[in-house]
Amino acid sequence: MTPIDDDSVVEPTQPGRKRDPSRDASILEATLEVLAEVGAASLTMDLVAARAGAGKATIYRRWTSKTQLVIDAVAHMKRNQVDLEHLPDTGTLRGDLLGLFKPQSMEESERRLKIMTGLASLLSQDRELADAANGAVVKPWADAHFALMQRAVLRGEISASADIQTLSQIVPSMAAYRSLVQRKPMELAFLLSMIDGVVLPALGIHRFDVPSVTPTRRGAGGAKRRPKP
Amino acid sequence: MTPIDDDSVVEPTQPGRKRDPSRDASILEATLEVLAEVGAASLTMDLVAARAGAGKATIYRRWTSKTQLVIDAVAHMKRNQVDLEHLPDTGTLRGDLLGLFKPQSMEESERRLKIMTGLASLLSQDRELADAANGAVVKPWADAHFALMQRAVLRGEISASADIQTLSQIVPSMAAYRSLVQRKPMELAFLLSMIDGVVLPALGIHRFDVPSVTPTRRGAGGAKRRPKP
DNA sequence: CAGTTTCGAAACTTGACAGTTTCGAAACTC
DNA sequence: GAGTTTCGAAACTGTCAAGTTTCGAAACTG
Repeated sequence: MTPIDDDSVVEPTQPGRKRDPSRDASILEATLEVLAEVGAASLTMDLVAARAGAGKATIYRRWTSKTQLVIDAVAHMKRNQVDLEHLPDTGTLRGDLLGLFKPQSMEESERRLKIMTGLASLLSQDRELADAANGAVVKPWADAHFALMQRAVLRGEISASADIQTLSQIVPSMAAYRSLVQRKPMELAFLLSMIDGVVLPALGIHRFDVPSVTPTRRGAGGAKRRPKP
Repeated sequence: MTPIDDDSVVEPTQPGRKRDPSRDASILEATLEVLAEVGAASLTMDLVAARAGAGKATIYRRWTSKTQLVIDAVAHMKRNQVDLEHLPDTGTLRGDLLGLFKPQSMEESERRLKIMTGLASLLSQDRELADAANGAVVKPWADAHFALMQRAVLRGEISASADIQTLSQIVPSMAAYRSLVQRKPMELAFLLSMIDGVVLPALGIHRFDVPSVTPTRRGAGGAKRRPKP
């Protein structure tokens, strides 16, 4: 949060109309929408104002600059996050990792990644913004993976010597890179090749059932079937 | 390459001063320098012209727009690339992967990643540019990893059933993400945690010597020393 | 009610920069 | 040498959008 630091402290009641808190939410929400649609480069304050049904003066009364607004908007989306409380619990790590991706969670991730992609143009300008994006999109996702892996360790499913810290970042980071540079959307095939081709093997899990997923030999992009000839 | 398509074909000799081919190189080189220093967002044609010791007219005689110039510059840096011909050959995959990073290759990668980071602002605008960046920075690196892994398969060091296609992309992509979003430079510690914590374990290699690398217990962000207890 | 602040809307100011054009000098063809 | 194209430098044009100001109406305080 970095709104214009108003009179929040010691204040003997001020005259005049009060600020409408609903405007804050509208503006932040509009910012995220525009961000996802046209990207930060083409995001103009007029566009945001129009979308929020607000005047530019109202925006500049709360944020000092476009960059600050965007940073705040990105941080704002950290809410509605993956609940570290109720993570999937299917009994196997593979099931858990895939379970993270079932319901609306899929399109929510897609949305976040889209916003991050649009953010690209500002990432190189502000370290602060880059941190916010990382913290809002990749970090919580990695945290979830970390928690799931930790549980798998306790359960005895995987070795305690595995480098869980590093491995938990693979899927989120690769997904972000993929979205950012390669411009490909979230796809199950990608997830599967990451989980089955990288994460699980690295954790020492080489045999796993593939229940109810694409009966036609998954095309993870090169996983050979036959071992040494 | 997308210079203004001049009279290259059927041409009966033209009058007038000839184009100085050395200007092309100067301009492209200057573009890359500026790109690495201030990023594409703050890259102006005047800046490039000044750096190259050229006039803007000279630039616009060869490229139609800033974007085209940048795309060409990025493609231009594909030269001086990792030679797929003479890759390191140390006898072990780990040695080979690390060997890719010894000499000036380290700072060259650093430079490329810096350029890519600066490029971020345009990545979201042009798919073409994003492809060029991916092709110039990440792709060749991944190709090298792929070749090294393939050799390890033939040598019998790793199983042929491993998803080499996916695994060869891990290090380059993660390095790019790291540089792009987290703004951290290339570091040996990062490489080690990727190779020892992810890639090699995923290939089924769990025990490896750590010869002549940081006698003081490497702090690779979590790679534990002892394998399964 | 008098005074103050907020609101949305719209007009305005300003700086930055992509792309053009102009200029005088050099380099080339015939 | 006449005509043409290139060169670097610098002046010029045009657009776009960030940020500011103004306005009339609403909302609040005392």
